[in-house]
Amino acid sequence: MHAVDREEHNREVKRKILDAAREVLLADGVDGFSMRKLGAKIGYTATGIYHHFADKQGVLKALLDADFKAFRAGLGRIGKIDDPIERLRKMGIAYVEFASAHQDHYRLLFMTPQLKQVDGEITCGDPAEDAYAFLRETVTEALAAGAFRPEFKDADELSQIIWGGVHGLVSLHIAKANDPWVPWKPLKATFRRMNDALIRGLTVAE
Amino acid sequence: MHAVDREEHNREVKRKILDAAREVLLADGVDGFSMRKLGAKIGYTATGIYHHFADKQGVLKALLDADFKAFRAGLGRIGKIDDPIERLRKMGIAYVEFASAHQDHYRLLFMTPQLKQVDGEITCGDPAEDAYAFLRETVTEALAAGAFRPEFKDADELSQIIWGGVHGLVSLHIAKANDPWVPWKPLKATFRRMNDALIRGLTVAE
DNA sequence: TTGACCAACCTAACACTGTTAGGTATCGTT
DNA sequence: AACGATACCTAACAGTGTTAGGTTGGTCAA
Repeated sequence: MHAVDREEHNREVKRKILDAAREVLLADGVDGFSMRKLGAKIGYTATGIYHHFADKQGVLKALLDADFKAFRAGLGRIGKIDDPIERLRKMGIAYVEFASAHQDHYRLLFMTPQLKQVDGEITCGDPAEDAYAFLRETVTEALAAGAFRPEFKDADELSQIIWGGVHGLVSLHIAKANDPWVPWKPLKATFRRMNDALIRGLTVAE
Repeated sequence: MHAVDREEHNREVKRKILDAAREVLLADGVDGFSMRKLGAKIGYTATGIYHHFADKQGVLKALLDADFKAFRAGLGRIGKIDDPIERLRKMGIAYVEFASAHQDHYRLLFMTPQLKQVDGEITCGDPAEDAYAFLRETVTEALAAGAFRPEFKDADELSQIIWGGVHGLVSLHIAKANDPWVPWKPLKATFRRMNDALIRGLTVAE
């Protein structure tokens, strides 16, 4: 009977840890994120956290999973658009919007190697993996509709080209935002024009 | 008279440090790079290095500058191609080749925020800055030749779109190379097709 | 030649980091 | 009421970048 209370409590603590982690990440950035700081934020020592998460990467992975899942859900809403090419265009824009709103999340997710799998949890599928699958699915649909130029036949190749295009501008902005020697144009506007250009170059003129 | 010997010696030591740094970086990656390890490689303690470089970032910046300068020189050789659009295409390919040959360098240069300026040295201009300027220059030339679609008028915007496209695929490959859930297509081939598509989307059909 | 200086290194230490071993107290169950 | 697990703790290890302060030896002016 009261065993459920304990489970309840653990869920609550886990949630509190993730909330604190989000705060620390936002306040101190990826590099300033430490287990001791995280623990202090909820009145724990650093080691206390290890009872709820395997290690530092486990915490971060869980946080990223949770938050990226929201983005993935947002992508789903786009799924209603009929024209797959138009859907791709909108997906790109949503992607950029998510990335620039959660720069530290994005940096950890897509600009840092070796954020290894956390296999303890239920994990219910990596949301990033799922997002790639969603992109690939849309590409496949567009492929079937004959929307792409005839030299493009491979869904993975196309997906990676499109993903690469989106990711490039975003990650450069995140990494090099403060470099004085590049006069950055507004990210979203620039991306929209790049997106259009890339899609135009991939598809057949109608 | 002997003062030059000392200068000579310091230059020599500095060179040895950078050589060792290159080795450590290649062997242990960015994360495994430590001052103590670097010192040990040339029979110094970690602190000994601080007599030749301001701090860890200073060492890395100097190493990156030196090695990236070679790439920049390679870009210069491309400068001979007459058609600016064709030159852009070749520059992209050279960029990808450099990046995939020096992944750790690339990661530090373009995927890591805040590799702050080292202002002590002669620095003779950031080679990365110079590379961007070189790209911009070529774009300006193509712009003047009327090669781009009429809606593209801004050299910085165009430069950033092109740079973003190149950088995207490369950096995704570096960051997510070992992710099992994305069946990576060969980088160089995929890039070539993306490059073509993007250029096609940016330029007027001839 | 001697005295002073200064460059180039060193050791020791500080304040951090992630992580583990092992102790303690509280709580649910029997 | 006694047991045992759970949820936390303290202490410690091995590592990090960096600084303060010492030591040694070569350079240079008197």
